[in-house]
Amino acid sequence: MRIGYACLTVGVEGTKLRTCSLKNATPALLTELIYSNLLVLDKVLDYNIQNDIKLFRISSDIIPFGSHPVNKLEWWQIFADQLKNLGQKSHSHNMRLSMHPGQYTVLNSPIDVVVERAVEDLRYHARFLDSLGLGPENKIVLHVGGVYGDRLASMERFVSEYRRLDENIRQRLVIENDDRQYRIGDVLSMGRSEGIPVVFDNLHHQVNPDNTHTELEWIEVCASTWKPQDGPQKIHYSQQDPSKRPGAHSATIHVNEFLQFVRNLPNSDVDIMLEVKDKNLSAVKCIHALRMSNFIK
DNA sequence: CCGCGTCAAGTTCAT
DNA sequence: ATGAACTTGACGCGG
Repeated sequence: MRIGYACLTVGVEGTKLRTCSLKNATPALLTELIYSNLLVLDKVLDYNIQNDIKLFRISSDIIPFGSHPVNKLEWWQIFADQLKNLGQKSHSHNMRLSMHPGQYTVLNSPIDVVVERAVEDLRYHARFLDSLGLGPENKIVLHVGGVYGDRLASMERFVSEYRRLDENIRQRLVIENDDRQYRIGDVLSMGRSEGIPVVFDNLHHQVNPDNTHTELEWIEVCASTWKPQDGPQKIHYSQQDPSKRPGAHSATIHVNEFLQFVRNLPNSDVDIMLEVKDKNLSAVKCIHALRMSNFIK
């Protein structure tokens, strides 16, 4: 069981990613920003190693405008050595990396150019993980997208676009339930028919539930979508911020509730990505708590 | 140098 | 039909 956090490392000097506005995005500046961001990633991996954190989501901002036409740099060649070293560092410490395109990457849009941009964005994410030299268990997590007034037709559009993706993308792509449109049963129906691993997100499920099964039953069904080459099942775990809208992540993870969740899991060979405001701080806290309870070595 | 408006992007929902 | 919300910290301008 690995525990991890997403994108940002709080309280650690020299780990802020840099970016720029579109109008300033010259090749020279982009080159400098990428160089700087790869140094940041190296620092973050070092921090993770020192703290026994073996699961980490790399921010999509690691390469500024990574899938935008303004960025024509062949960064995967320019920085090939650094990228390969970063991947080796991750691999040698049994770390698992992932990426997660945001809400604007919509593969199932009825608008062609939106789909084209989504495919470009997936190409960028896959290329980044490929350039690290990491295997297909280092995943790209994607939401299904919009409903457009016709859920079934929109799911079919997702499937037909998925089938057209490059093989290196399909090897890494996994899909997740969201808190508004696609519930876990919807996602699983596509995951099972197409052989796409499914990430169960507990808070999205709480906010947007499919009550035809219990949470634990859904987690078990999701487990069956992870094939050996995909690595252990991944799930997203977060807790509700009581002062914010439904679905908003809490400031920190409350350990007792987390331990209760882990104790109930049907299978302990699961990697858990925490989605929480205090990021690595909660990851350290949860790893410590799991160790005290002998869930991990 | 500080603080605040703006930011590349798509969908949904409220007005 | 238009625009805010989603989500977010960092950029970048104005004072």
